[in-house]
Amino acid sequence: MQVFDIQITNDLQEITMHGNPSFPIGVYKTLLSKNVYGYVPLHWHDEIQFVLVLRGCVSFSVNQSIYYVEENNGIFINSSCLHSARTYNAEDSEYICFDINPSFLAGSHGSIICQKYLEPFLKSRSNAAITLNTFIPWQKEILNDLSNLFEIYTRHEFGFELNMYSILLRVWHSVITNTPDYINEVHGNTFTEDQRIKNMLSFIHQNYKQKITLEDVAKAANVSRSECCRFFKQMTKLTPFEYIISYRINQSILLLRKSDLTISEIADEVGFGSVSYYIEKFRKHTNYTPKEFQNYCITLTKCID
DNA sequence: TGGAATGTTAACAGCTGTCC
DNA sequence: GGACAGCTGTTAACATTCCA
Repeated sequence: MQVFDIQITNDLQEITMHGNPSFPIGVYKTLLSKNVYGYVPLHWHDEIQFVLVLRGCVSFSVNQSIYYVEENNGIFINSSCLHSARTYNAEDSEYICFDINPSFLAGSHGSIICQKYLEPFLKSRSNAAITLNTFIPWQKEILNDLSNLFEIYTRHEFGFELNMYSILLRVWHSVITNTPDYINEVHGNTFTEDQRIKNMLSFIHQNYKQKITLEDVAKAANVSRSECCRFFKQMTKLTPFEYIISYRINQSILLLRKSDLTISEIADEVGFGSVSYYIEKFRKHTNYTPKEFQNYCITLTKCID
């Protein structure tokens, strides 16, 4: 299943249900160019995520760090970690992705599996992400397992859920036994950092239609203006205003595709003070003017019809 | 007490509104 | 659409506070 767009709340939590309550695993094959933005925007979810890159090179941003994952390699992304994915070079990239609700691995709530082998790891921010490389034996095994999981899921033969469950338990055992230094730092400062960046992003997402000052964003996280810039860039690799502009342009792309509003109405709707500034920034981000992009979308819709 | 985190300040760059 | 002035954001250097 290709993901074209992900639905997220104001604090960037993805609200998509992965799988269903009785089998809470989402399995996706993603071609990055087919996403509505051309990349997977910043978001987080409670599910843990395993990715196997099939083609190209993908740069994953997870919390403060960037990970470049090449063809046949992969990455594990921990529960509740902010992440995004972009193709690294001009070449398009494709990967398969497993979003797994931790409760599926935990069994009953309060079980020894949950208490000893799952929750401490999920709360551990030193393991926000683990790259999986073919030249490390235990990681190569996981990559092979991910490939098998995709095959099993695609075939949907009788008993495939049991088969996937047993493989996932083996994968999880391999992950936790090869990263043993997480237990003691469960309640570190990074929890505060997570909350702080979520407050900033939530404020931006709730107020992007209006004028936002750096002072406002800083206040949302109870820090000074300069600390706001420093911290925001550390977490997202963007300055607050680079992020705000990027977010406004992404929102305007949705309006250009789905509404009959004029360019000046859309500029106003997403919080740009002037149309000329909106056009300038849009062109810088997409190499198109908003009008060219809108016409392109109309042509594309007619072709599909 | 020293290192890390955070605040203050100032210089510079970029944004925005206004006028033509 | 271009020029311009005022405002705001970014960043670096240094100061202060916090905490192990």
